[in-house]
This record gives sequence, structure tokens and C-alpha cells, in this order.
Amino acid sequence: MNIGTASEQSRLPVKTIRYYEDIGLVRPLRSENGYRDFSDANLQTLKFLQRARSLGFSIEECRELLSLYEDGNRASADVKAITQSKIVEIDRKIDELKSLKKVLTTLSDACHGDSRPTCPIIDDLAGMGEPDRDMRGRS
Amino acid sequence: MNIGTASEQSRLPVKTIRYYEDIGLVRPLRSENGYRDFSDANLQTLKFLQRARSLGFSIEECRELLSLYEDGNRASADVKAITQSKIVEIDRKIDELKSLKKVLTTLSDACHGDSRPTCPIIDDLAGMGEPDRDMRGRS
DNA sequence: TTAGGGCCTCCAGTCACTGGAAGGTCAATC
DNA sequence: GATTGACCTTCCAGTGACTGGAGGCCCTAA
Repeated sequence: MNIGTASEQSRLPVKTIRYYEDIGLVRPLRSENGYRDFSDANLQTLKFLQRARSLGFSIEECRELLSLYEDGNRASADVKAITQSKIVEIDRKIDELKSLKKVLTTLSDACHGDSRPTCPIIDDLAGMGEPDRDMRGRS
Repeated sequence: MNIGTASEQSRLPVKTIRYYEDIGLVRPLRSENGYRDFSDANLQTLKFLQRARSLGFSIEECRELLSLYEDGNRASADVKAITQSKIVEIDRKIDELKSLKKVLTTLSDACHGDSRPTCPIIDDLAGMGEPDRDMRGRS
């Protein structure tokens, strides 16, 4: 099938599919006219990628999962480990966002929000509030 | 002061400060030897940026906040509006992450996680579970 | 004088695409 | 047969917010 059909079936944008070919995640054959020709197996791969990406796996994690997917002898423990580290990561992100929200909410609540120039939010950003967080040396 | 000192005081990496100059967020003078020379006002700006970025404001939002910061006549309502839309955005992200976590947890719980090749996670990714989410047309 | 650390610019890479230009192919219609 | 328009191709550049590295100048201290 052509890329347009593969896009519909996999629910991935055409550009993304080309990109996935570029980085070696899928290897469709070519028709005589130069068009990509996706087999059913290729389509399966694309669907797999669509689902894994939508679940927050990075491209490199997808590559790893794909090779496990294609390896009939893989251990389910390997897949479970990747999934669980993803869950830990998500928890960390949620916590970060929550504490971020807390600060912003406090600031927003303290701001009268009218036409006067006095603004506790700006004052805080200008360093008149809590001490700064250190941003150096982040990975 | 030199960039190294400014980095320490603002808790921003040296490279980041140079980048902020590149994109016009801060405009230090230059010493005769070509070194950047940061004034106290420049340092205030850097600290402001550090704090605003750590609170999740984008560079463009920082630019906007900075101009409000520098405008003695701004209305606090403007700042509050930006802050509140940020809070809404954070809530949306938290919800997304939560539902992501739910799916992954369900999958992980269903996986026996041993050396056998049978793996419900892989099966789900391969499309043997729920229908795919549509990824086309995302902004 | 030499070593080191700090500073400079410029270029390239990150991640995962996305947009656009320029052009070939195909099927249907006039 | 010509034309239209959808679909396909490649290639290049841009996104956001930095980060890393090369190559080289400047400054201070031993």
C-alpha cells in the first residue's frame, strides 16, 4: 500500500512515517515508480509505533520495544522494566507540575489583578519573594 | 561583572546567559577586552529569567513578562492573565500524564514479568488491546 | 615564561517532528 | 491529447531552549 493508506491505517502523519523510515524504524519496499510500498508487517510496525509513542515512550525506547516485539524469545520482564521506569518518570513529572502549580496559584491569588501597576507576581519574579532555585548543572 | 560571576549570582549556566543575549533578553555592555560586562540591572534581569523559566514560563512568555516588569505602568491584570493561563496549561498536562500512567499501570500489572516471551504489554502495543488513538492532525 | 582558567565566537547537535519548495506520477475528466 | 488535482518524491530549513566542542584570545599567578 502507498504511504497515504499507511497513514490512514496507522493514524500517523505521512511526514512522520517518512521520518520513521529515515531513522530506520520501518523499512518499506519501493514500487517501480519510486513510491514506498508498505506491507502488512510494515503497517503493524507503524501501528505499534503510534501506540507506543502515544503512551509516552521515546523514539529510542520504541526502537527497543520494537526489537523486543520482533524477538519471539524476549522475556516479558524486559518489557515490564521499561514500562515501570516510564511510570516512575511520569510520577516525577506530575509531582514537578503540581509544585509548579502551587507556586503559581499562590502568586495568582495574591495578585489583585486590576489596572494598578503593583503586582505580587512580578515582585516575586524580580526576586523579592523566596530564594531562587538553582538551574545550573541540570542534566 | 563578568559572565562567570553573573552565572553564579543568577544560578543560570554561562551558555544559557550567552543564549539569552543572542535572543535579546539581556543586553550587557562589553569591556575593552571584549568580555561581557553585566550591570546590577542585567543581573536582576537574569534572576528574573531564571525564576520565570523555573516556573515553566516559555521564553516568549518571559519576554512578555520582562517587558511588563520593566514597564512601571503595567496593569497587574495582564500579569495575572498570563499566570492563570499557565495554571490551566499545567492542569491539562497533569491530567494527560495521569491518564498515561493509568494505561501503563494497567499494562504493567497485567504482565507477569518473568522470562517467558508472552507479554501483555507488547500485545497491547501490537494492537491487540484497545483501539489506537489518532495522532494525526495534532497542533 | 609558562600554566591554568576564564572568556570569546562559531558551528553543530539535541528531540521528534513539521513546513515548504520543486518536481515526478497517476487517474479522471474535458 | 491535454489538463487538472491529488498523491507521491527528495531535500532543506525551522521549531524550543539550550548544550557541546573546537579553536583561539586574555588574565593572573607562580
